[in-house]
Amino acid sequence: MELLHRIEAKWQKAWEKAKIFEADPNPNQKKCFVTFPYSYANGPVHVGHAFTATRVDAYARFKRMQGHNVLFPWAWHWTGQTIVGASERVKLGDKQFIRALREIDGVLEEELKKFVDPVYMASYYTNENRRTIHQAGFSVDWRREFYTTMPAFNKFIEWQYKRLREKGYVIKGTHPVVWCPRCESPTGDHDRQEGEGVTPEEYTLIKFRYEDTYLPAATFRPETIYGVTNIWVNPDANYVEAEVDSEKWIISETSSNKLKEQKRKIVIIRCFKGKKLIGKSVASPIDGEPLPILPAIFVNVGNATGVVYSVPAHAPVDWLALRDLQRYPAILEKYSIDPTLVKNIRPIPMIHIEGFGQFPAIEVVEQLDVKDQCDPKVEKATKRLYKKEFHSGILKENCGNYTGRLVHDVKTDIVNDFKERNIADIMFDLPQPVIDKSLHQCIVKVLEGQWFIKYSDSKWKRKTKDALNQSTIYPETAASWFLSVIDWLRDKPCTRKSGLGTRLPWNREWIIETLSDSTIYMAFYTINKYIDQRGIEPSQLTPEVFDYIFSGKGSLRTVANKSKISNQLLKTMRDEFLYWYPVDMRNSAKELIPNHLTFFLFQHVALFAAEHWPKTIGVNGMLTIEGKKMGKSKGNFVTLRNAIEEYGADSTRCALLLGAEGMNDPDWRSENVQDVKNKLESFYRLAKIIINKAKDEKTGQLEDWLFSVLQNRVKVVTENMEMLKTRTALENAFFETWNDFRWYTRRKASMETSALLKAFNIWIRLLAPFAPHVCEEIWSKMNTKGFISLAKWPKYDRKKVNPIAEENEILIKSVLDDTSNIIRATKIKPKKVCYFTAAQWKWEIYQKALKISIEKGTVDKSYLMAEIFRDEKLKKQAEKAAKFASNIIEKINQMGRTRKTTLMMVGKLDEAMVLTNAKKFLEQELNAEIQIYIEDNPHRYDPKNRGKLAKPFKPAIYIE
RNA sequence: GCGGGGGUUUCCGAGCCUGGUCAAAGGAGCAAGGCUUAGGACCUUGUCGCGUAGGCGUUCGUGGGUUCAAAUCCCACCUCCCGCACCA
Repeated sequence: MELLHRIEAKWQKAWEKAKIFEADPNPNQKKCFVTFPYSYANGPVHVGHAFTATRVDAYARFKRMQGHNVLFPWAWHWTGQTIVGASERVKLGDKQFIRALREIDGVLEEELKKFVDPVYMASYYTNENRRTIHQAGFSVDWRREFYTTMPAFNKFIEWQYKRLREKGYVIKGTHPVVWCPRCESPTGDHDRQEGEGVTPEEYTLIKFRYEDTYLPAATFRPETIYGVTNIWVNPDANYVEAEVDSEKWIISETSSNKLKEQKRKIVIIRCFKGKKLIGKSVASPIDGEPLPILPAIFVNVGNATGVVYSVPAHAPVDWLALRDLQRYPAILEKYSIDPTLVKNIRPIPMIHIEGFGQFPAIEVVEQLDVKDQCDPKVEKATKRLYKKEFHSGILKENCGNYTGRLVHDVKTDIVNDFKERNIADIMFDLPQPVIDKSLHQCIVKVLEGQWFIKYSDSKWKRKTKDALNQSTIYPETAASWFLSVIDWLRDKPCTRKSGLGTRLPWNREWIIETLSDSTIYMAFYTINKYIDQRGIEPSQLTPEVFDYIFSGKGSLRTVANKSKISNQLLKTMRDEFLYWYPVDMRNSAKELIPNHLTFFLFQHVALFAAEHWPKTIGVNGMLTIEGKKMGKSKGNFVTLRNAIEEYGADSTRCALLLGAEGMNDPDWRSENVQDVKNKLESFYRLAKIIINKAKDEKTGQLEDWLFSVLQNRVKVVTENMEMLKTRTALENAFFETWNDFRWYTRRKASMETSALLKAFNIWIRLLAPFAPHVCEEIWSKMNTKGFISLAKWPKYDRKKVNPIAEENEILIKSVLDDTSNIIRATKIKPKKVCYFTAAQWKWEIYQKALKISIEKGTVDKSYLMAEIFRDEKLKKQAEKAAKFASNIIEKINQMGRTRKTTLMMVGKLDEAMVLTNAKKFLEQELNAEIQIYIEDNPHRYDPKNRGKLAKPFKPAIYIE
């Protein structure tokens, strides 16, 4: 343990001293700008952050070694309510919370006292976390560090919002929220006792004229108005006649209270029971036809207006309620309604769906055997039918302008048209009750004066899709997620009244909210170094300055004069921005796709030229701890600091990266991390042996093999790193390559060759992005110059690829495998093992078969035989040839194309020689005498006549 | 409900897009042997079943289908996880 920690501290210091991660523009070098979403300064960075950040760092280091000028900056997010809330909990003495701070975060008592100041708390964690990030070995250029409530950053955000507003992307509007009328505040998901996940739903109200008033019937399915037969109200509930804005409505009493919070002016005229309405009739807004108002107990006045219209052909509950009245006319007598009126009501079909007749609602009711309107099965019936009708229903010929269209296409059109014609309105309500933590019933309130980012803007969406298309997304499957988020996104409230952050420049009572002030800050990294070093005052950072730097607007001289920033400095900042931008790679966990990452795209599209839009976005899964979701309150939380202290930075980094890639969720298991640590330590020991013992200069086939397979490792690691497949890359760089080294030393029976050291020089560089400290330490012992962090990334060298050498080793491995398989099956203790390699004529047939198979896809026997007969020599032994041919055809046909081509390229292997060269090795492995013959050697030792079984790449074996 | 990602051999986890080299990489665990004879060190071998000759049989959520050939392609179903807004 001590060892790895010592090494890590040593190299972290050395890197810092040499400033090797400080990146400045260099026009002669290709740049690579990588970023990680800054973390909130409300707690310690944990291993989940570290997973994402390690991916970024490994990529940064990889690119740096490839010769790119890599910038990896870091910053801290202070914005928002969270830190303030945390600080308040300390102030209030929240025991559980404070305990977590002490025990998990390791905050000392004297510090804890100062946490009553949120700013102190944020700076505490910023300082702590900065140290941790250093200890993780992330290759960060710290000169560009900032936090989001810094005055200079405030200026940047002010510029951003000013410009967004000018472009029409920031608008003032109203917004429905779940609201507690007693607390007079929005009730977020976390503040709820009941109703988690419930959000306001928008109902369409269809207004039916009744005398000089309207009955606004609430529905989610306004298209069904073409099938309306009557109106339902609850006879026993309370209704009111009220003046709503400039109209008179009849609605439930509860809904009149709700509407007051939805920007409506309500004046109650009179109250009455629902039964007063029963038997009256309203006029259909479509054709003015009279429709009776009938009683239905399923009508819930707690829901929307408490008035619904009836579509018995398509709504099971409507059909059931109607059927109930038809079956039990006694109910009607109470309201003195003529039963024949109800008897005569016929459902009106208006939606066609495949597999159903005229009256789908009736069919569904019968299928499910729903008893009456109070049967719980009503819900199931409704859901089933609604889903079908919504997705595949087509409006019939009685649906006016909308005839022939799909329900799910036509819905919004209908609502808009009806609103325009003043026959529809809207109302918000909660589909399920929401109770807050203080046990108050919540309602929907439409907030006014809120500022929104207009992510609903269709032109903006389209442009953002362009940005998505011109960028690369890893893994590819995430792209479709982005696409659906872009489509789905609506206007986003971007301001709050409380918390830390930047004030809205034109309306200073509002603070720009967290997800809205962190969309383009990567641009700020490019210039912050100068603001810091050259002492630029925040007041000098006028919008014109940012315009000049980021968009090249205005003349240098004017902007410089006005801001009192020197021409030269301003120009340098502009150049630095132009050098680093766009962001080449931004990586985050997948949970940020539906918000941050998509906002990041939107905002770049809005504020930057297309050449500055993000190049690559990487996404990864979310870390779990020992199989469970990470959470401080659950005590299931591992800070990065603790992980590093226990296992070391390199082990932590490697264990994280080996956990998963793509969108899979990695799991942090202490057992695994410990294991990786052990592996790294033995890697270090192995390295020392290789370095110290290298002397034997002789090389041969085996060395050719080693360098040949290493080329493949280089290729695979490089390709996977390019695609951010960090797990595959590390797995190859570490384990697979290690296995190559094992085979080599086993075959060679020695670790003392200089070829091994030469090969190791490649290996260590492949591993450096992942375990930089250990690699740096080993590198320094290797008679090399400079840091491995800056060493050249190994290059795939085609010339070193040697298929014959590789095939030789495959032969030896497979001969060894076959032999031990026989030994296992027969339980012989071998004294003597004889190998018989295939005769020349077999090779000739084999080659012919291969060739045909490559050319035609498959070989068949007759074709192959025809080829064989063309050859005089083979013709003479046609019988043997035919037998052999049928023997190999199946196997060859089963081979993949690449394998076939490789074998073709390799041609005839001198197997006898290969085996003879490896004789000593085989003898040692099998602990037996080895003899090698060509199968037709008349002097061979072959008592059971096995020799004739020999095939190319598969010598025959005799064991005794 | 909408959207996204999964279900592989004891476990973790590749492979699936581009069907054959797949009884299926790699790691872990377990077992045996070696080395050392102290080690959470190292090296070999085995780890679905059967097998006295390198083989055979049965596997990749379930059920169908396409194909000479399917973990991989198509259809249906079952099932698990994640996100859904003003909250970071």
